[in-house]
Formats: sequence, C-alpha cells, structure tokens
Amino acid sequence: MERGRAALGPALELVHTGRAPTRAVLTAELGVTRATAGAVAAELEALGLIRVDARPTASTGSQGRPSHRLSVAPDGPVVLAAQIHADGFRAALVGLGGRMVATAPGCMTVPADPARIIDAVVAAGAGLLRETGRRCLGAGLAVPSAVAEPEGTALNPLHLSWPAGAPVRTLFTEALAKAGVLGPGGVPVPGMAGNDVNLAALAEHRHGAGRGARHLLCVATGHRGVGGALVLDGRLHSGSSGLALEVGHLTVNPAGLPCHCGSRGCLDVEADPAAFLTAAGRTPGPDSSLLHQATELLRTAYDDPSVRDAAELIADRLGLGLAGLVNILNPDRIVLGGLHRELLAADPDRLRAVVADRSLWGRSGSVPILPATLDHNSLVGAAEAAWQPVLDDPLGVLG
Amino acid sequence: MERGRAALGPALELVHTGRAPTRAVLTAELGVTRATAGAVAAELEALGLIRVDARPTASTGSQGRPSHRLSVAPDGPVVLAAQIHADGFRAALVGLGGRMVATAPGCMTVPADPARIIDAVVAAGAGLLRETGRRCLGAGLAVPSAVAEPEGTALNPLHLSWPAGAPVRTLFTEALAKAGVLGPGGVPVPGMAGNDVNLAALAEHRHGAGRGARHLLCVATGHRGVGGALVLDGRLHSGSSGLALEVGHLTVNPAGLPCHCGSRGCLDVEADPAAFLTAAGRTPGPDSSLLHQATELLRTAYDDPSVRDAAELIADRLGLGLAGLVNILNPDRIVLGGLHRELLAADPDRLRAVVADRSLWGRSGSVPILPATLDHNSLVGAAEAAWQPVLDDPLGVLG
DNA sequence: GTATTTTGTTTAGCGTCGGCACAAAGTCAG
DNA sequence: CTGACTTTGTGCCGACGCTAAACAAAATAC
Repeated sequence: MERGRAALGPALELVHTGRAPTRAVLTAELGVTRATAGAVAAELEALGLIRVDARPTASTGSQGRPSHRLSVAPDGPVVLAAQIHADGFRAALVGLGGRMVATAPGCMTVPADPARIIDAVVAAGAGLLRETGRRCLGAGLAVPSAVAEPEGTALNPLHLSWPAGAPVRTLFTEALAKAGVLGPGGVPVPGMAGNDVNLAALAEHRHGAGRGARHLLCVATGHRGVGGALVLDGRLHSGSSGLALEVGHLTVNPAGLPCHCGSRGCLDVEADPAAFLTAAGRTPGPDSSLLHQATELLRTAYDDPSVRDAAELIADRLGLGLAGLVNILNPDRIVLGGLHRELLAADPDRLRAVVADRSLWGRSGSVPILPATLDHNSLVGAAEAAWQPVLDDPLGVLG
Repeated sequence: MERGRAALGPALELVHTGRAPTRAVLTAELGVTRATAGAVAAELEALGLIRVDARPTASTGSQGRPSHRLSVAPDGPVVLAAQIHADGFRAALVGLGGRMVATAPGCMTVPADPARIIDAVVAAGAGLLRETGRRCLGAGLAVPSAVAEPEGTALNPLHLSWPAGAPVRTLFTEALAKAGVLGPGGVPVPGMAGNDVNLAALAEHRHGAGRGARHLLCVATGHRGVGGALVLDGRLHSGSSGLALEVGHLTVNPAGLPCHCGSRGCLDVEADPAAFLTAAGRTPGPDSSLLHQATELLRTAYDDPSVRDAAELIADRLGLGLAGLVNILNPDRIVLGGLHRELLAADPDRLRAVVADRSLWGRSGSVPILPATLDHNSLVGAAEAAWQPVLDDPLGVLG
C-alpha cells in the first residue's frame, strides 16, 4: 500500500540538498521506477516536508511533458539550531534545504557557566518557535570544542572558560525540556551537540562549497587555534570517540613556538589569527575579537608589506599542514573557513602551490581548495545534525 | 520463493569472518526471523559457499535444542591471491574465512619488469588452480606501492625498480586472461590490485588482530619506508584516488635526515628497518633483506645496549607518528606490522606510553596497540579484495 | 517422564516494488 | 492546425521477499 518506504530517506535528502529538482530526476537518482518515485514524493508531501508545484515548470527547451518542480516545504517543520562562541551565542530556526527561517543573536559580556549560557540560547530558540509557530523536529548545538562520543562532553572548551568535560549534550537536552521545546508526539526533542568546525563541514558539504565532494576536508580557525573536519561519503567522520581531525597539533614549523600540547610549532599556534597578527607586527586584542581583527587587517591593509609578508608566512605554514593532511586523507576537495578563508581569498595561487608542492601526489592532479561559502555555517551544520534522524528515516520521526 | 536475497551478502560475511557460528546467532546478527536466516543459510549452502553441519554441536551446557554449526565450505571455491615484494613473489589460493588452500613462493634474483613478474606470479597461481581443481571466483594482487584509483597504476614502486605509473591492474587482468584463469560463466576473472599495507589491514580486520574494531589503523614497514592503512566500518578507506594513508612523510624528528620528499625527519627515513640498523651501529645489507636483518637483530640481540637504545629511539619516533595519526583519525585500535610489530613485542609499554603521552586525549582512554597476528597478511588481504564482490552480492557473481 | 527452553521448518499472508498500459502535456514537422 | 513523437505521471497487477505464527525437533531441568 504505502509504496517507497525504504527510499523515503534518500529521496528527502536529495530534495534537501537540491539534487532532485523534479520527480523525473528523483526517479533516476533513486534508481526506482517512476511509479515508486511518484509515491515517495506524494508521501513526503503528505508529511509536510516537501512541496510539489501544482503548475509544471516553464518550458525548458527540451521536448516532452514538463515536470513539476520539487522543493522543500516553505513553511514545513524546522529544527532549532544553536551556536556558542567566544563572544556570544546565536539561535536560529532552520528548515530543510538549510533555509534559515529566523535567527536571534545574543551577547555574552561576562563568561558564563555552561548551564547558564545553554539555557539562554535555548530560551532564545524557544522564543523563535513561539513567535513563528513552527513545528520543531530536532535541535543541534555547535560549540568550539571537541565533543566526545558517546558521552557528549566538551573536552577542550578553552575559549569559553568552561571546565573541561562539560556535559554539553545533556545540558542542551535538559534545557530543551525545561523550555518546553516539544517534537512530534509531544515529547521533548533530543539535543545533538558537536564541534563547530565539524558541523560547519557538514553544512558546507550539503549546501555550500563542498557540494558533490566525496571526501571533503574542512579546515578553519575561530579566534584561537585551528580546527579540522572530514566528511566521507556524506557522513561526518568524527572518529571512534568523536575526537578525529584534531589537526591543530600538526607540526608546521619545527623551530616554532611552544604549544600547550608539549610540542612546538603546531598549526594551532602558528597559523591562527593571533599568529597572523603577531607576524604582521600588530598587537593582538582580546581573544573574542582576534578573528575579526585579523580579517579586517587582511582585507584593508594587504598592500602593507608587513601584512602581506605575514599573510604569506601563515599561508605557507597552513599549506604545509594541509599537505600533510592530503597525504593522510586524500580528500577530493578542501574547504577553508575563518581566517584561512581570507588567506585563500587574498592569494589563492600561493596556498594552492604550497599544497601541491608538498603533497606527495600534488603533481599528478592537485586537490581543489575552496573558500567556505555559507554564512553561519556552524549554525546550519548544527541544524543538519538535528535533521539527520529525519533524513535517515522520515517515518520513524514523523510516523 | 527465493527467500533472503538482500541478507545473503551480510550473512556470508558473518560466516566468512567467523561471527556467525550457528544459524541462531546468524538470526540475531542479521536482525531477521529464524525462517529467513534458515533460508539464507540453505541458499549459501546450495551455492557451495558454506557448510551446515549435519550433526548438531556437542552439548554446550545451555539448555534447548542444540544448533547446527555453520562454517565456510572446506572445498568450496577459492580466489587467486598474489603478492609481489622486493625479494620475490608469492601466489596462493585462498578460500572463504581466509583459509590458505595452497601456496607457491617464487624468487626473483634479478629485477624484472612489471609485465614479466606479474605473468610469473599469475602462472604460479594458475598452476595451483590446475593442481587442486578448485573453482576460482576472483583474483587480487598486493604490491609495495600506492595504487591510484580508478586507474590501477602503481605510483611509487620504488623497491621493485619499476617505472612509476606501471598499470599493474591492467597487467594483472591481462595475465589472468592469458593464463586462462576463468571464473563463473567461463569469463576471465577481473583482477584487483592494491597496496600491500592496505590489503594487510583489511586481512587483519577480518581475520587477525583487528577483528571487531570499528576504525582500525594499521602501520607497517617493509624493507624500506613506512606504510599505513585505515579500515572504517569494515571498508578500506583508500581516499578519493587510492592515495590515502601515505603516512611515511609525517615529521617525527625535525632535525632528522633529509627525505626524498623534500622535507627532513620523515617517518619513512626515521623509523624503517634501515634507520633501526643504522641507529644500532650495524651496516644495512642489501635492500631486499633489511626487514629480515632488522628483525633478527631485534630478536637475538635485544640485550645489547646499542640495540636496545636503537629500538627505543625508533619506537619513540614511531610513537610520535602514531600519536599524530591518532589525533587526526581517532581510531579505536592500532595494529602494527613488519619491524614495528617486533618493536612492539620487544617493549610494548614504551610505545604505548609515548602514544598516550603525545596524543591529545591519551589520558582519557588510550588506544589499544596490537601486533599483527596473521602470516602473510598482505596475501590474505589480496584475497579479501578478490572476495569482496562475492561478499557484496553472492548471487550477482554466482547466480 | 513431563515440562521447559531453544532451534529449525512449514505455511500463510502481506507489504513493497517492478512492469506495463494508459493518460497527460509539452515540442516538432508539415 | 493537426498528427507524430517525446517525456512525465498514474493506476493496476503480479511477483518477490519478508514476517508472523503454528508446528516439530532436540536438548536440559526437575
């Protein structure tokens, strides 16, 4: 009776990522018959997740009956996405397709303990849900720290002056229950928590510069330190305990600065915004503005030789680290975020040349290196994590 | 009518890896009903791949009807496995379960060009097939070089004095056709080719020290250089073009020896058998005996302070490299082969301590590091690669 | 010896999907 | 404008592959 139950998840993911604009291509992508694809689309529409245009698309030039366009339901359910960073937090409602429906930024003038700030960001999200009246199907939280699995604890939330091992997922889930954020069936939605760079990589893979990549490597800075993430065949690879891609301690300058990890010349201290500012002869400001300060300097004063030299120095070190990662992971695309995105924009060729030169197989076809393209990609990534159960089994969540 | 088609592959893999000793646990592992599991087992038995014991197992102590044991068919079909290394080649027939049915070693006194030696090893394998009269379902070849995908070319067969880019998979497939190695339907079997360490990792994961690991990292030496491999959720991760886990150029000694990659202090030149022999004050012999020479020295003269010191030096460097990999890959187990296996055996605690100390989260639960346990694991791994199509879809190959 | 537990088999039933025919809605050729 | 063609969407049927449930078999437990 209900046709196409197994294909329901894959079909939703295709529409979600914009790879199934019509039922015809959905049929081809799923490898099923038109009958099944039609039933799948009807089912997803009945669930309120996608929309099938009543009018066929305007003439495409090709002959044959025109297809009806598929798209995510514009006022379908959403997920609650939250991000905490050094200078504040941000809550948002995100629909399918990575569509940001509503956002609420928040400041944090004094460092707060994990429970307080997580409560605050959830309260902001719950407010958005009340204002918009949207159904909520899940919730995701991005934090600037490695998050251990399956415990859901933040292992190194250094930039938030939190205690190591803060149980962020539990706190998030409890805050959601307290705030009355209910999912299908009236039960509180479970909270997902993850590292911000990991989640940003997921977002870039689904909706940004990483679309279509099979093995996507992302490297990005916040204010301090360098983070990495890897998406393999569409799934985030976070290692056996969530701690993979801690790339900050690759050695990129053997005679460099000592690092808190015990070694010296780590990527973390040699290629982050603070390192760039120092190299350019500038005095780094407070931690919570390093990224902004570095980015502005790079954008406005690139003609200044000291800035240019510093940019090239940092780019060379980053290139060395990326080359090491290419030798180990062999990705087919690299996306850079934070300061590294700006370094790439300032001089794309230099960085690419260093990576090609220092990676073993660089000569025989180098890896494309692209800047991140999404605004708030960690936030969208938190939403992706929250959507994942729905994408895996729509009926299991909504049935 | 034909019951259990989707579960056929998973079921075969369970029996193949020894995780389904009876139909009862097969039922549980597959998550199907007893009826389906019984039909699946019957189908696999009819295909000649597994055997269902006629007599029930001896009393197990637990009550209830005793189960009939499942095992791989002792005289079922085989695959042709081949390995080429610096001092010769080896051909074998390998059945399901990693059972070596017949082997034929071969020497190579003078360096030969790829086509000649591949022809020779295939001829040896074809001879074994004629002698034993076994059905052949596939063929796999292990070479000491990165193998590019999808081209199937050997990119750095340095130890074989082959030209870089030798099309080993094509040569292998052609040799199989020439030698008349036929599969089901009388068509020549296709040849698979892969890096020896990669294939060894696959073998250790299925039948050796890596059994049950979710994310398995293998690191091993041959005579020169260091190789790595990663098995993720049971599948070999060889990157987007087959070049992943080229771990030989991690920096482990910033002030160390220059490497042909342009850097200095790479794992390749700092932690291979030649480096160990030099550190111990011994004169390295010819390339094709370095591993043997180093292993013997380590086994017989570990009381000699110079040997012990050298072993500890190399182990420390290896530990540094492994720690870097742990930070990036976060595996839940590490298996070491070649000289590294012996270093681990000589002093297990030292290596584990270095890795725990230098990896970021070592304190909160360090990664188990184990020695490889299979003889000829690259050869068995080549067989695993050849079996893969059968494990994925038995009917597609045999139906 | 009977009850209980666990395993294996048979049968019936049903859900899900492919195949096919048909309808719908456009372009193309004359 | 009309008819042929192409492509998309839908309804119906049948087959395949599974579950469920009852039954049978073979051991242990009391």
